[in-house]
Amino acid sequence: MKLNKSYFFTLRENVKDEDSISGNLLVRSGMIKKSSSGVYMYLPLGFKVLKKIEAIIREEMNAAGAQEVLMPSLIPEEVYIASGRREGFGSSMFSLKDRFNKPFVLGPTHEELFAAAAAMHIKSYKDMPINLYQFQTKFRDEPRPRFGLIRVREFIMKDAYSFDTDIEGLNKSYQLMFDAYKQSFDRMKINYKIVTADTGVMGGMLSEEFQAVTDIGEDVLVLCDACGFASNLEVAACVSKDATSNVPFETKELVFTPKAKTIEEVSGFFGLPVTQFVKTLVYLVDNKPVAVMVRGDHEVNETKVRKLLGGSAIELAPGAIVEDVTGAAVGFAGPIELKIDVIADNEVVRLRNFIVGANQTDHHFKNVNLSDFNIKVIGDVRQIKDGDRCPSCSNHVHFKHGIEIGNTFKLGEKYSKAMDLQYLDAANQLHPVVMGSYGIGPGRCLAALAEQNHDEFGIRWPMAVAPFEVAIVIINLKVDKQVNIGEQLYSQLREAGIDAVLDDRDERAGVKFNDMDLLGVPLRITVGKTVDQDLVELKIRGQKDTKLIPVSDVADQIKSFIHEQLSK
RNA sequence: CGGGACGUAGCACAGCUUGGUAGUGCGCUUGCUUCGGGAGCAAGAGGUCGCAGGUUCAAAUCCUGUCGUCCCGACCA
Repeated sequence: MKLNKSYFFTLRENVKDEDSISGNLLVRSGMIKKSSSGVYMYLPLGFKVLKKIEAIIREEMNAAGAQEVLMPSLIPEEVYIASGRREGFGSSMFSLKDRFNKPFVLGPTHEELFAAAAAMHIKSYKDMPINLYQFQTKFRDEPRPRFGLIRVREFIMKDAYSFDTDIEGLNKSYQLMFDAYKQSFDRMKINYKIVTADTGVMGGMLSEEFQAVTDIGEDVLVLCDACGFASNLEVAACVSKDATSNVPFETKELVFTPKAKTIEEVSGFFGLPVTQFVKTLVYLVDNKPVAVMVRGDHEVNETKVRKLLGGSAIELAPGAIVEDVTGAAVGFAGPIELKIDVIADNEVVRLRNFIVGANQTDHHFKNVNLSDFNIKVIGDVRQIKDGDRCPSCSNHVHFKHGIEIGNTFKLGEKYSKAMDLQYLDAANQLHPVVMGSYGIGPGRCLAALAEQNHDEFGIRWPMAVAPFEVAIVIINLKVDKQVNIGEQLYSQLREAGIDAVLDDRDERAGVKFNDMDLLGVPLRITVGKTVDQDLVELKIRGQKDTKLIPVSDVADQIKSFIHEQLSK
């Protein structure tokens, strides 16, 4: 591409409506632009990077034996009603009606249609395994889009679906996809972790996430450097580290604690560490109130509570319900004589003589012990903390943020049952097909790469996804020899299959250098004064030094450098 | 959905308190000079001040409504 007559522009300043580094860099380098909240235009160079990311994923999917298809975005609402997910997605689905008033939705994910497509082909066990995938636009009406391309309402997703006769087959298909994903992200040079996660609305038995490690991701990753343990915070197990207390039991005592509601206030009132207190929180699990007890310095993990109770929805109870259940103002809930089920965290049952709310406004009980109240369930319901013991070794975990760039699910029979996707086995018996689903967000990969690879000058794309592999910058357009050599190198590199851009714009050198740096082109050939000695300059993005090389050596050196980068 | 902020030229902003000719920097156009890390000088183009009402002789400025964008929270695959 020659820049002079191309659609390409850069901005010198950050824009107001981007809140992330990657969003701003991508907008400033003219690659994307926000169209409305959570909806983006991909401009020529951003689209080019996106296509390179897609190409890598497509190659790996095809190599794993998956077949590409394209499903519609416009889908009759009844398809999601059939699977029971119309309600599950709720208002995060864009919905509309056609001229005959028939309800449609814009697809947020496509398990249902792929199951239907599979059903057209799969009749017998001999028709499996099969894996279908697509690159297609998804629509999700997010409550709060943010971070540039990271949380958006319209985005392209590569989604794949595997169909097998049994769990064993699913495990094999899953492994194939899992390896293809690793291969794809490795080729893009994304710094990522694979973590176990909650299956959420998708359902099924296993979910693993590919999380790009950054400072701004919306997910919190729990990592252990010693053993490589990695988990999403929402499911990270806690191991108990404190020994059970063995101080003598004391008798519980009601204490007047005016104006002390929060744990900090109560702790200050008693002059005791927060670990000696137990918080009691009222949750609604499938609209039924339950009380959850965790130690004062711990936080409740709602996902764990929901799973422990086998519920499908959990939310913190509104104040009115808390007051109704406890008979006291919010902030004084406690387990003693409480009429709803009490769930206690593992750490709580190790305590002796602790302090809890008294279910009486402005009162707490001190010296409370387990014999003073009834516990329905004991389990791991707290959030792991930075510095806690690693669940799989004896070291300590630390937290990082993550951008979910890929996700793999072992779905099982949920959708095949809902969509009547069955096959005949060798004994002529009908069985539901066993499904897996696998998603990658190419736009998130693009954003994550910009987030992970940038400096004060702009983006530093890895070679495999860079908008161009090399930029040829002509310093002075009025010097014929510079123009001629620039043009000559440009065609020579292109003939060699190298993705080169020729910066032949009538701009000052500084402008071109800065633009190429902002855009993040990994290599730069500068054609300037030194052409008199038939020399040009080679510069690697991110390195300070340049080196002079003969014009005749350019193609070979560039070629071998790119080859080296791509094979690393 | 709750709380908060902001909408003025392509971009970033000032002006609003105290109503009276719409401004600055970058970008853009033309000319001259310059030409290896975001040039200088000069002359220009470009804005129904988000939109709709209202108050007023007069509204970017005051009032009401509305739409949009962003932030914090809730939510989230």
